[in-house]
Amino acid sequence: MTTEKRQYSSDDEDTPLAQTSKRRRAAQLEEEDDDTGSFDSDTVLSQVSETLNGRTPELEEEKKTKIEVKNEQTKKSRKRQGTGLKKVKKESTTRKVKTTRSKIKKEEEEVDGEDEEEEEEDGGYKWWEAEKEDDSVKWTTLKHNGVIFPPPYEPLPSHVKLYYDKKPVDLPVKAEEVAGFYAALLGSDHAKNPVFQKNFFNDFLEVLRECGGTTNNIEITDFNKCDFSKMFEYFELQKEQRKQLSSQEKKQLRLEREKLEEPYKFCELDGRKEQVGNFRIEPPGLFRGRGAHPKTGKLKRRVYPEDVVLNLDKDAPIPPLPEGQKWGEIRHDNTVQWLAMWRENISNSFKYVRFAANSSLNGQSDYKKFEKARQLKDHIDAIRKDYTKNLKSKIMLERQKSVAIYLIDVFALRAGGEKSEDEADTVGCCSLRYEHVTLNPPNTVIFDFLGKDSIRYYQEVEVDKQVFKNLAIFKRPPKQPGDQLFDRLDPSILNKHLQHYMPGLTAKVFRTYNASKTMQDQLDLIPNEGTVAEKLLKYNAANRTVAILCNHQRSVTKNHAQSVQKANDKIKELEWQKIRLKRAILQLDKSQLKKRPKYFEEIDDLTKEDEASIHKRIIEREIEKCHKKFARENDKRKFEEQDLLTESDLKEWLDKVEETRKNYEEELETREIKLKAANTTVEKLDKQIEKLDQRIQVSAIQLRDKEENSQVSLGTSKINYIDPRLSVVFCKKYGVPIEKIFTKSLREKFKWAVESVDENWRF
DNA sequence: CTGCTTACTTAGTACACGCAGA
DNA sequence: TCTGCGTGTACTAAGTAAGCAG
Repeated sequence: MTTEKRQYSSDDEDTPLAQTSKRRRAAQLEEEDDDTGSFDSDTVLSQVSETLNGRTPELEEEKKTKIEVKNEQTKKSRKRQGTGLKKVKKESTTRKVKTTRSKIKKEEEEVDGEDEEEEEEDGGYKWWEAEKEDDSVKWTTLKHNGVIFPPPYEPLPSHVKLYYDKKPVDLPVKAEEVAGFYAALLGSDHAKNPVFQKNFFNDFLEVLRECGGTTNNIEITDFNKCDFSKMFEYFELQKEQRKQLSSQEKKQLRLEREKLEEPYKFCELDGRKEQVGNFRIEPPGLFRGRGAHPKTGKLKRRVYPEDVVLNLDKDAPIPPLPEGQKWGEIRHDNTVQWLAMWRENISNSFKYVRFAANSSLNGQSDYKKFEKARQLKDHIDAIRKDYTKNLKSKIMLERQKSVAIYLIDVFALRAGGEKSEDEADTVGCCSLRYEHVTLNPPNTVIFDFLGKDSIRYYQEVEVDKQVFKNLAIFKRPPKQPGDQLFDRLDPSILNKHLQHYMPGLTAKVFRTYNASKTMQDQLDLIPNEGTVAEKLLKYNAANRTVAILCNHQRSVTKNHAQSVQKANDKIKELEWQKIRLKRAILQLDKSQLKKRPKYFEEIDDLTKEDEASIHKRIIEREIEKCHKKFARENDKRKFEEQDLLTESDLKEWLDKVEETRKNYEEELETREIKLKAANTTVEKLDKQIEKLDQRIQVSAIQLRDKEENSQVSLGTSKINYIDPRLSVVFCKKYGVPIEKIFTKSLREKFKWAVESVDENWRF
């Protein structure tokens, strides 16, 4: 089930250097390298090039690299972005006129609709056609019904207990709840993780202590003496029982739940109905940190109304609470987009209840994000030119900035902010350390580090020669494993630098820009031909390039291998059928072999063993089918009170299969095909073969797609990085229904794109 | 500046649900 | 009609970045 996708640090003892010692080291480096604030690049370069290339006179080397840098840079980005530079149309000026007009129309509609109840479910508010001014104020009125709290804990029946040292333990309810959190996870990877166990156990004991220990005088001190399996089994049983409910009962439960949730699902923003995203307060449980998170397994405590801050307008009614409970705080902050928040106890940060993805405010943010990325188009050349030039700056800081921007631009690395000791040790660009980058002359770099979510980033790539040299400089002694590569840099320095090129430009914009740009370029390569399915496949391939660029991974599903095997078997079987038909043709007409020798070449492709195993598989499947059919048929007959099929009926079917088996066996020896249809002709067989060929093709493509997608997650880039207008335009232009690309919720999230774009739009 | 707080965006996973194929 | 499995959605962790106080 699990893959090696997420990498834990292989050695628990190998903790990163303490922050302080890192800083000390950085300071030390500074003195040695750069006490005057600049350094002599020639000296540095000559040292490096000595180690790398041998001797080359300095000046010439400089010039040469300059040119190489340029070439390398353009080549690199072309390679990634598909084809080169397509000119991008300026946005048309008609837009403003159009929007003003529809704004007026909109206002009229609103007046009309005022006492008409709410308009259709979608509300029909097209913010993208309205003028928006100041965006620090997000709303003028905001009303909502608060949040749903998780149901209170229901104690276990008295026969379900934790066992300690083989003895049943009577736990206070609160402690039992915590024990249950762990018990529920018994089969999972978390439960096997020692850090998880330790953190859970500590918190469990603390809760136990708080409520006075066990009630039957058992002192719990050793995790390994705890046996949660009875609790686990009980949860499994409950799950099973829930599954067993009749569809009627399930429906009933669902309806009840929906009725309860209804008031929380929507809120009223500036008089319009909008959906709320996560209106449920997160239930208590054990923190499931990703990767080697030091706090994984800790108790995530229950949130009560008094922990929750509500945000609504001043006139909004305050959502009622049961007797004796009250909200932590009521706020009226219209510069933010959250409805409620609370502080979480694991890392002491905030959790927010926010609008749903399809809300107008989120839509506007999305729109702005992509427009900002599009704006980068106008600056990217200058930025690239600059960082290429500054790779040779005399100032260390400048070199680091240049290399960092290069990496962010070319390899779509994240900014990489500093992380504290009590988080998983993951890095991005600015936080890369010595050991994450391996240099192989002349200019190959191996990146190997854990990024966001502890997803491994592993790439062997060729980089610009000067980038390579600089990386070598950044790794020079006394730096050693554990030290920051970019010791003068952090995301805020980088972002401040980027703002000079374009207001609002930050490191993350490059990911959006390069993702969407790549998608545009890839889509441009797709010919407008073939079936919808074929076009879809190509769209997904384009999507995949982007996902790979962004290193979006997913774990391989537990039955992936099996399902690939199945698909392979299916293809083999189809091929066997094809060969068999070809043999049959030759049986009918030997002269065909001479007429089209190529066509018949493949008839010897299958080895006897292969063929035999295909036979075996088919026969096994047939036998199974017989049994299943028999059982099913009899169930039905029993129900209808008819005579049951007898064993001899079953035998009859099985005999038929047996006959086929014998035929196959004979075929294997004699290569004589016994076909069912007696009056077949070469033409008919040819037709069948053609059909088979098509099926094989389709299956093969699907299989390849499946394999290529098995570790790549397309969703993340589709949702966050690829300008949705690209997909909309693709659909319009290529006659692909949008439903094939955007699920219902994505269509709603990207409504602004779906409804506003014409087919000439370009990123 | 630096470090901390706050807000918002991006991310993979778990699991329910629905649909295709037997 | 049932089942298996793949997809879609809910969930929440883990990033980025802005802003502010000291």
